[in-house]
Amino acid sequence: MVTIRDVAKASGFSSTTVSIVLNDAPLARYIPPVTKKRIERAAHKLGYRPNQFARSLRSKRSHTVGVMVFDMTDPYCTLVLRGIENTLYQASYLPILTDVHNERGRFERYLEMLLDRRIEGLIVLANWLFLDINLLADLEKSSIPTALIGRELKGDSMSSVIVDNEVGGYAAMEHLHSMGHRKIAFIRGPKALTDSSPRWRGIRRCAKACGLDLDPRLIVDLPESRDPISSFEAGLKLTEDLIKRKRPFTALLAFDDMTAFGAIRALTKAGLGVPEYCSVIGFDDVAPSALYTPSLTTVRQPMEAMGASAVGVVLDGINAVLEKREVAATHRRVTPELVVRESTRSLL
Amino acid sequence: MVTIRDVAKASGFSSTTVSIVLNDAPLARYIPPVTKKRIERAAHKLGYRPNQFARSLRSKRSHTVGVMVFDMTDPYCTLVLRGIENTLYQASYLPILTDVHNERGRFERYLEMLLDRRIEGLIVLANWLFLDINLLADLEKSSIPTALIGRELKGDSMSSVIVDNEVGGYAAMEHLHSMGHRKIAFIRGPKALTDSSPRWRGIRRCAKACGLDLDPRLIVDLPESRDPISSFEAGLKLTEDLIKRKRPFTALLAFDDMTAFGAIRALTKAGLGVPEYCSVIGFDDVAPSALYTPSLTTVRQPMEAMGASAVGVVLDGINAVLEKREVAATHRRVTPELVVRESTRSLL
DNA sequence: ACGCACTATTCATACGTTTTAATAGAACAG
DNA sequence: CTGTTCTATTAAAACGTATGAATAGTGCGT
Repeated sequence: MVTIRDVAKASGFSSTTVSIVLNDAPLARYIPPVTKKRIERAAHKLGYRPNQFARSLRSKRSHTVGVMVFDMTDPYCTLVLRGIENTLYQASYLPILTDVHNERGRFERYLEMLLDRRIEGLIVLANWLFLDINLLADLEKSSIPTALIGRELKGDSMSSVIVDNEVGGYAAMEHLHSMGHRKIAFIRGPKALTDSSPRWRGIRRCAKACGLDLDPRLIVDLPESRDPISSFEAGLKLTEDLIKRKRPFTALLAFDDMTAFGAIRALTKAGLGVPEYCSVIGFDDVAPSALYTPSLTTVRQPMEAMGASAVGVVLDGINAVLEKREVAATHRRVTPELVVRESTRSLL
Repeated sequence: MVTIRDVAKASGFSSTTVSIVLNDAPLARYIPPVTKKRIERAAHKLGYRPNQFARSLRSKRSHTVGVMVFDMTDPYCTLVLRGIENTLYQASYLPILTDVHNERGRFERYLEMLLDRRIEGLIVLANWLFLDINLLADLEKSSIPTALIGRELKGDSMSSVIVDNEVGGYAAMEHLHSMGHRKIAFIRGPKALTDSSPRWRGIRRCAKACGLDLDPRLIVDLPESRDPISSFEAGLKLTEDLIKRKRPFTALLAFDDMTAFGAIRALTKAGLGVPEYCSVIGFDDVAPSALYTPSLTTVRQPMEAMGASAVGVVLDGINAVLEKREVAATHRRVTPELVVRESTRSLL
């Protein structure tokens, strides 16, 4: 391994000068171009690469951001991760990826490991998480800029980026109503998930605005569960139940895309083709939704942008820390977008 | 920040002794239990956490493994990543995740960054990659234990974990044949993808064993492309072409699941229900396959196991390096498994 | 009484940077 | 000609750890 001292020797200057030149430190303005050239040439010739360990030890910076996911297999993650990765890349940071598997112990262990590595920021993808309060306690005191995606926490210790669920719920409902659907079944999200209630609120608000009464016999709830697969299965099961009730409906509004997939399966099995006999709308626009047959009408969360946004917030936080500025947590709420595809059809 | 010296002071011993005790170094056998207790207590009381930068600088170890993906959005990645993450976790390593976006420049930049971080091992997820030769040149000389997933490279510089494509192709074909299908359409993989030819070989081998002639007018090829979405679209397009040929077929064997999804879309659009009028079989068993309607019969790559296996190989390599052993590259070939679901039906 | 092996602990150094403070000459103002 | 400022460079210290060599005491065999 070639060290800075080797470059110093080779160029005929001291390691101090080499460091100053190669990092373009403030003092570099006093160093004549010819010296710089010589040093740079020597460094290049030797193939010098600064030792990041030493550099980090000295500067206390890791240029690393921790990314904590609660369940990688959730297709929701993929695009968000892409957004995170891409934005970090532009800023020359590297992500350390951890998957908590929705287990408390794993969360704690990983958090320790990340803190030990002196991550400069942390991004938590808390989409499908039944987060309890104590969890954040550890995080609070770490004073590392942190952004939560998919969940908002009161207070100004942690930033967040979430989708406007109420607007999304409203949009989904409005879409169905505008296509003439009046008998609509609903699969609501589990209570413990923070997304559930605002989405439902949006739906109700829209219904009221349209003068539509929601039939309580067509409303069911997803059970509390911990993974996306079971969300599919629950969607399947609940839709079968709905069908059995013999209470006809022409459209079904599912809590999310996974649930919608389950619903489509159940409807198809029962001979109720989608969208001929029943329209289905989801929420999220995960990658498979576009590929499904029929392709799924849904409310898109701009996931890549949300990942990018979270990184932005965290990077700002990092800079604030570096400049010893205080900075309050940011809470961003992005607007979802209705994506009309094949799974809904107009009755008009 | 509390350092080892603070612990030394607090416990009344030297930092050397503290280090020895806390790391359970060889010399620790000469240190009486009472001393150990005192040191451990002091460390715990102060909340001492060793500085990883210093530790790494000294020991030249990072306890970090680089993971390089060529396209995160490929659903193939998800489970493999899960397997990688999980196995690394057990070994107390942390992954740095990089997504190359199938761009050469990005590959090079990321590789440099990873090497600068002194990753101890590297795992490359080269599933959907049109890998050129020069690429490995950089890697060769780095002498970092490396495992390729989804692609085999001759020589003993880089390990690999791949699925047995020929066996998989054979299994898919055999399944269709055993269900009575004789008129079978094929969408083959792009030539540049190393998976393509052995899969096709397996198919042909099976056909020959069954005494079945393949109709060249029912064989089409995926174009060379760089992402999974276009693979869906190509599947859709090519299947439409096949249908237009008015050359009836009762089953379609797709190169992979994405292609199969496209095919199902085309068939359904043409009024050829799957599996009533045409069976479809894919390859990979990506997550959405089980959720599709109809759920997709496919040849499963044990992706999680492959990720785990790659980590195993790399970890072995790391240990070999530590013990200055030479170790030849390992080439693992795992067996795929037929997963029968709803998209294929028997004609018998 | 001597040398040796074992136990218990510590000193001092090295890992490779970055930065502070210092040195010294040159230019320049008064 | 003195003092100040600017230019060009460097010596030395510090970041926090791990470890090889050193110290010193103890027990023991001969």
